[in-house]
Amino acid sequence: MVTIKDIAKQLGISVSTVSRALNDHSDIKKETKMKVLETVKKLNYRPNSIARSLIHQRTYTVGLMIPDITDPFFSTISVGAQELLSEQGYQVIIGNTLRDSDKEKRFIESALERKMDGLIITPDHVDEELVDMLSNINIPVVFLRRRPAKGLKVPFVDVNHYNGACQAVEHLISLGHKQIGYIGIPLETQIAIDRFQGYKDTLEKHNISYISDYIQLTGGRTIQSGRIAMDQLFSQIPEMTALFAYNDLLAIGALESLAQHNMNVPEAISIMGFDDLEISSLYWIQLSTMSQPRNQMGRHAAETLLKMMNHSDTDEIPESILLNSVLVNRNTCKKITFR
Amino acid sequence: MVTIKDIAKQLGISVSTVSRALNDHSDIKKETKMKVLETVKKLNYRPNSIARSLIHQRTYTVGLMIPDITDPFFSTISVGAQELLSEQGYQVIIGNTLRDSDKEKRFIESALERKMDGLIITPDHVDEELVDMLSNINIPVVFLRRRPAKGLKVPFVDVNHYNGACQAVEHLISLGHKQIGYIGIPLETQIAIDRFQGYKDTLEKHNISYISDYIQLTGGRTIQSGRIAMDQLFSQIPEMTALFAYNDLLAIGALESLAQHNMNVPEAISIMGFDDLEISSLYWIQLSTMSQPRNQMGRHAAETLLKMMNHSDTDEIPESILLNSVLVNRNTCKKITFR
DNA sequence: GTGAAAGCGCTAACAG
DNA sequence: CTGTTAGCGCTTTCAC
Repeated sequence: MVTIKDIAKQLGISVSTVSRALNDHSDIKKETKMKVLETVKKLNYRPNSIARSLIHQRTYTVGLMIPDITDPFFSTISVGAQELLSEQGYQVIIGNTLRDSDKEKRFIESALERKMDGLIITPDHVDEELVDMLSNINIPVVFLRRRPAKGLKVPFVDVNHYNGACQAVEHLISLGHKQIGYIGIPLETQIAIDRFQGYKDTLEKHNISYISDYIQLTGGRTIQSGRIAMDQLFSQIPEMTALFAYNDLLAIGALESLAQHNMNVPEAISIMGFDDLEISSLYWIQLSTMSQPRNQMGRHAAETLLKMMNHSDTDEIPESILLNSVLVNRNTCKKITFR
Repeated sequence: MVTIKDIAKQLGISVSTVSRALNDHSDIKKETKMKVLETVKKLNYRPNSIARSLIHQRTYTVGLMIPDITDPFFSTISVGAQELLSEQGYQVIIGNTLRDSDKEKRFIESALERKMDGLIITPDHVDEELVDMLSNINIPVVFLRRRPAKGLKVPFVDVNHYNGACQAVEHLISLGHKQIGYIGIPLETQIAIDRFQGYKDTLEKHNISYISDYIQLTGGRTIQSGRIAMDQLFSQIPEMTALFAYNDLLAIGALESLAQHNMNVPEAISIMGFDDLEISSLYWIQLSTMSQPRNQMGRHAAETLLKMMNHSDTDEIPESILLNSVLVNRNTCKKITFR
């Protein structure tokens, strides 16, 4: 390996001079600097950032822990975060946890040993052990799309799921719909609760009676679950004129079920999804949905982390951020036509 | 920061003893080891892998450079590579280049400064500068989905695109088709050439005359390009009974065009794609296509790199690997019915 | 079994 | 302007 020492020897000068030349120090003769730079090229020298890190106690590395890099949702968030972070000279290390509790802990552990400067995480298992780890950490952490457990002084960045759901249902109501069904997942996560509550509250606000038969909570969050849920809902409530789905996957499953039953969308029934997946804009789908600002979410998380890393002296943590989702109106919603 | 020194001081022993205890050395009294481990817990000490790296000249870090992490194709490859590499204790650093020549070079540069142990790369711009960088590198490199420029002694891992295309067209021919169109991209990359050549050679092999009118090369590789290409092809060659598309995106665009013209698939025309994207299995699409073993590709690349990193003493490089794609038969191909 | 000391590649006082 | 030196946190000879 070519080191700073080799350059010094080659030129008959000291290592510190070389170091100064390399780091744009003021106290250096132009000529010496030129010579150093030349030799650097000639010997194909590259500074060893490991050694630098050891001295500066900064690695310019941040960890980004997400559940599934294969999910365009998270990969787009990552890109947003990376863009901003890499502009500031940070390397981003992605931890793909596959929602595995062990993998999550191992990643954080590894981040600590590798002395990363900060962490953006989307943990799926905020159990005692994790809370414990997190509270004994001496680097900044921001939660992404998750709420930190009480007691953890950690900022978070997410979409306002409640508002989004309200907006979606408002849209349906503004189109004249009153019999609005809901397909969702069990109320076990904050997101599930928020979106459902938005649905419920908006109905209430418009004095539309809330009927539990209109609600179908399924196990999974896949197209298939959506199809099965819609099959059921439809046979139980044929008078339903509109549907709000917890997410696009479920909405698309509903669309599939309706297609199989030869029900036209949006003529016979209107559908609203949530997420705006890439497939939702396909010719055959054209789903109206709530789009989440994924890239922005990543950027905001990065920005929050940067603030914390740059003011690690102060104890105060930045504000958490809730971004708004925006309604994307495609072809699955229509003004009600009375049958 | 808690260091090995703090532990030593706390226990009144020397740092080297602590080091030995931490690294499962033989020459250490069980009792001392216990005490050390206890103190480690108590002080919440974590070994500094930066310092370790500096000594061992190994970072247990490898770079994985890909064009677009947002593309499920590449993210799945990454997962395959990560799985294997992380089992062996390596951290994987993903470099998302967005097919930007500068970003590619900067990533490799950064990998070198951070003293990564190896590199798996999918460069989109193998220009002189990059070849130059690569030939002056002293760490193992493997090419993923790209062929190294001549002169670079670097192994590669890819799918056998030629064979895949042959298989796809064979399938169409076995169904009785003779008028088989092709929608593709300009023959500017090896992949484009391989797939097109497979199409052409297979027709020839079956004594089906090759008609250049049957071929539509489009600029982009998007659904939209596919739709436009099919619009054209269809108006020119109404007698065409089957189509092989360079990839699923183009095939889906063709499907869209056909749907708009009220042409039934597969009754009126059979379609074969290439890639097997997630959307290709959607209810409305059900595209027959060639599936590429993405995860495996990643694993093989990782394996090849591991071999090189573990035998960095020898100069010989491992064999390159060409994996086979497999035919996924869904609902867009049908035995020909004469019109 | 354990400690002292050198050194991985680099930076940053401190002298001169 | 430049050289000498200490030291970042750790491992590893070499003594004892």
